[in-house]
Amino acid sequence: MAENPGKSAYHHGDLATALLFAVDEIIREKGVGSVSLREAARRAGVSHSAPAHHFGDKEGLLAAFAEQGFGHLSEVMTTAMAGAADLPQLEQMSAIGKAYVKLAAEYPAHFDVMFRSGLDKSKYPSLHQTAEITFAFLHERTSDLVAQGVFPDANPDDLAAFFWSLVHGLAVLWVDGSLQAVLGDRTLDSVIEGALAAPSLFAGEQP
Amino acid sequence: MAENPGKSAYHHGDLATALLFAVDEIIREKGVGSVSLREAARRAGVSHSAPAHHFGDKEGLLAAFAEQGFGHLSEVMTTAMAGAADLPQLEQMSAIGKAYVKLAAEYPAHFDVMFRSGLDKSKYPSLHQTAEITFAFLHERTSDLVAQGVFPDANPDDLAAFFWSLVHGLAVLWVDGSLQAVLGDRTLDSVIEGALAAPSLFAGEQP
DNA sequence: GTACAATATGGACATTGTCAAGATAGAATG
DNA sequence: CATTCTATCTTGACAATGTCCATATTGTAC
Repeated sequence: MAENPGKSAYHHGDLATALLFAVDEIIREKGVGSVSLREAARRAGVSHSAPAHHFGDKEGLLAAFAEQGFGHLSEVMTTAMAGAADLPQLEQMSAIGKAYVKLAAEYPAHFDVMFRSGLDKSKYPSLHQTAEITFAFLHERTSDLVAQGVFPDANPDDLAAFFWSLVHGLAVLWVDGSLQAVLGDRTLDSVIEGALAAPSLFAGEQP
Repeated sequence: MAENPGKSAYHHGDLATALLFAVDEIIREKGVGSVSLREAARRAGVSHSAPAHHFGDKEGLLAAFAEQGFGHLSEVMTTAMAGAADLPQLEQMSAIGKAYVKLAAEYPAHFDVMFRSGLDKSKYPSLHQTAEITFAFLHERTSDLVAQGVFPDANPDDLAAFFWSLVHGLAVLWVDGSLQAVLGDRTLDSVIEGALAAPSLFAGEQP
């Protein structure tokens, strides 16, 4: 490769990484449907069947890409929680939710493959586990809300389903462009704030 | 065709419908990634390039399939609202939300193509319009909640984003299997009820 | 009945995923 | 250093697909 003069031309050096980068490029340019092993190989400057040695087949490449995405997601949520450690519990949750939606908006390619590609996680143990860790993090946070008395009478599972669905729905509808179509020109921040604040409207209602 | 003795063999009679049905079959059997014009044509008993005359290209076929799905969605939400006309406003919303999630669970093939196929709606005016009608319905319902004094101080847009995201998130995470992975073996009904009831937990909180 | 539009066929071509066989480089071992 | 082993990459092949084109058949309007 021209950009890697120290290495030999035959062995790429870090083809796996280069292919994952190419996948990101392709999706951002032409959508997830246009991802192909051959195009990724082309962009990485290797032959059409080189990717097979690293990822098996096309689905394997996408699985690796998705796993990368779940790693990112876990990271940003953990960071967000740490950054809001001094705030009230509910605002910590809000910070985590914002991080979730913002990751989707910043890495739409990863988010698409993670949740919109019909990937069968059970076929990829490593991906499955990474995703589970991500999901478990959210579940633990809502369980904390109950355990620490913020919602003493709530079912932790229901709370997890509620919070996760809300945040995930915001993310996918935003990435899809559907929210913009209905709400007009609003910033993502403004939409997140508004939606996450909505439950407090119920403070005036009778349960 | 053998199953349509009255019609000529050359002209199918209702190929468009048959192709849409085939798409549904294929997605349920092998996932949205396995949809192909040729396979759909095969199932409809026509030549490989017959579908082009009805839908242009593959994307056009999926666009028509998605439009069918948005039609269904509008239908079930309208029906749900009518069926809950006598109940309090909030329970009407809940009924609409349930209909939304249940449609996704019952027609996962349509739901996938509607929201998980990366279809560019702006390229298909008819699809675009049908989707807009569906989304506008939800927006109007949340606006009603504000106008009729259920949440007098709320921003209707924020409320729409909140409700739609919650319901849509439930739908996609359920269809994806992610919710089941975290919550274990719960029925869809139970999960919906729990998640939709969660906002009332905030009744005890200070806004 | 004739002309025209809609519908369907068959062939062709480029692209893709995948497989098998072989080539090249790096690392380990002597 | 020479040898062997393994990981990495290339080349060639094949079937399947999307799409275009020319052609054939049917339904319809006049």
